Amino acid sequence: MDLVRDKVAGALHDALQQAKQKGLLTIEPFPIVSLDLPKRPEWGDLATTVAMTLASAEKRSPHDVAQIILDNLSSHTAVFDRVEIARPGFLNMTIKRNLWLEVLSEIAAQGQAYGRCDLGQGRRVLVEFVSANPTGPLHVGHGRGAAVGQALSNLLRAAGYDVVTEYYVNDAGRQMKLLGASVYARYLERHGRPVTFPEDGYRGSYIVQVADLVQERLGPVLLDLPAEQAEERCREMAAEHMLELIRQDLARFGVAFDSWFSEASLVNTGLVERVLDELRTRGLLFEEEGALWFRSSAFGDDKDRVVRKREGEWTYLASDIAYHRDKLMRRYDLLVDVWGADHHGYIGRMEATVQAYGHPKERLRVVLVQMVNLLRGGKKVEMSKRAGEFITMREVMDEVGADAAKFFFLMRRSDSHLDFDLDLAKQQSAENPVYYVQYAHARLSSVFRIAEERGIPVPQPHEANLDLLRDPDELSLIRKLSDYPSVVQGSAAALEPHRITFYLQELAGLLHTFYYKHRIMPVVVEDEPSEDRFATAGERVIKQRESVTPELTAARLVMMQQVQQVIKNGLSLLGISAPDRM
RNA sequence: GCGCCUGUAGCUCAGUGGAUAGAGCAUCAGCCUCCGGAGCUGAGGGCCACAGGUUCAAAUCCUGUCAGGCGCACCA
Repeated sequence: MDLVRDKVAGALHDALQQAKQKGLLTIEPFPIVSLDLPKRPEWGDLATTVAMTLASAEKRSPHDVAQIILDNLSSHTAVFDRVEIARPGFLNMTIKRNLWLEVLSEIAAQGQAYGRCDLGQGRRVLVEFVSANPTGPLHVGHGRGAAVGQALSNLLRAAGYDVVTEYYVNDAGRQMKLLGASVYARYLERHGRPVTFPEDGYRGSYIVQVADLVQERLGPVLLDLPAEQAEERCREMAAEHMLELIRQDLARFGVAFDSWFSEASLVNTGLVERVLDELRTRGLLFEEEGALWFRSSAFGDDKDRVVRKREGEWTYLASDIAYHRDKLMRRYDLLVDVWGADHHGYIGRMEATVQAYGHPKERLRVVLVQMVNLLRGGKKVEMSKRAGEFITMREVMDEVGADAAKFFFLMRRSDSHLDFDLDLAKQQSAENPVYYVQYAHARLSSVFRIAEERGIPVPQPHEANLDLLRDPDELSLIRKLSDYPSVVQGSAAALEPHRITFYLQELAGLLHTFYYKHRIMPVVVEDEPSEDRFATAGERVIKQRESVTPELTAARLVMMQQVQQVIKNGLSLLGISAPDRM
């Protein structure tokens, strides 16, 4: 919680406590005091609905309850300028300006740490994301998953969690076999051998490239091997190659993982069998029609699920159960899985798994990432995975850059469809929200550069007379800065990084408005216009003539430094750079 | 047929049970002798899909209906 909210909540808490002691209110149980930002300026800086929520239990009108709270609040003159009761029973509070100004010192003192909180209390959380099969290059959807996963990890870390990121590599099973077979087929084609391409094989052009690579490294030796062995060689080389490409793409995107976890390692070490034995001894597995089933319906899943097929092969679910069991054994307090939305049917299964091992289902939180529609020239770019025609993450990065891509991926709630306008993302103007926010940061860097050139010092908060900051535009900026820690906390708690993008756009907007209407440093040359040609231009006259004293410049520079700090902190949560020049 | 998600301004979307529902884009009307115009100001635009219910209070919670998306494999 932020500085101002903290004090206000404390004051309200005291008032309620006092009223209770005096027997004016029973207050049982003690309510959570909500603090909302009112929509209209005349409703003050903060509002609480606590009187209305208490009213029915107290058997009094909301207004009466509000009055009692107000009466017991009067001692807190250091916090409130004015507290008013509004219609049903809102308490509208106007906060002392001094308290708002303290926010600036707070930010200056905390710097990069401003916005962090202890929501997580050091609890260990594993964030698993991307986890794309190494059967091809990452596509746009994976890019969104990467952006969301990274932002979530940063957010949780800022909220006091001990975060580890992990990529689960699906390097076992049918898809990998198909990959090997597809590459082998292209390899044979290259040598003019007759082939029938595998029915569900991978048809992308990158498969041909892998086949070329195989040829380059091994030459024609595979032609003499039995098909099965040759395919396996192809599979190994292809998997290795693909994973390397994926790593490179992610690195260029600025996303690194603490850990890469191989599915094959689960199968090969026999962990899958051991883990399932554990379930069997607890009566959670049963055989039917020759297959082995997991009784997931006992834990709220729609139906039971097969873990071993009649032919004796493990299903994908089996290794996923083992994988999640392994994560739980690694003693994480919270598992966050970022999945493509088309996997949503899987949630019930995994929740059942977590519960089957004796954990509450809340220990697993699945964040679904919806599809991305790419738009170019206002038209949807068609993609077909089957034909191997899809826009890769690399292409998007090449076209718009990693920063813009991340910002766009994080502009919407992750579980809603995203229209990604490639033309807009490249555009360098106010219509492009990425530039809008980054520009605010660069603009301030420029201000500080010019201050330096002119020999104007940028003071520490205690060196400036912050009391000079009293313009409404200044106060709305400061209030916004003050709100930042609450936004971070809410965003982390809800696992919704898009809230940060919205916040940053709002903050940048306030900065740009302020910047246009006011001056930070005095005009260098005060040329008197010979005739007052701006006399009719309304607002502009104000700006032209706003005289800025050195003291006001100092105060505003302090404020601007904190604005810049918060923009930087926010962008860094999103994994986006905060440029000094653009 | 069953399940999950989504229906909010022309478009894309925010909106932690609270007051007269917001933003960006688009449209229209304006603004550069000035620290970066990559910017700013203003206007119009809404039966929050529909119908019930819970509540002092519903876009928000519940039920139903309609529409869209996605799942419903001994695929991954």
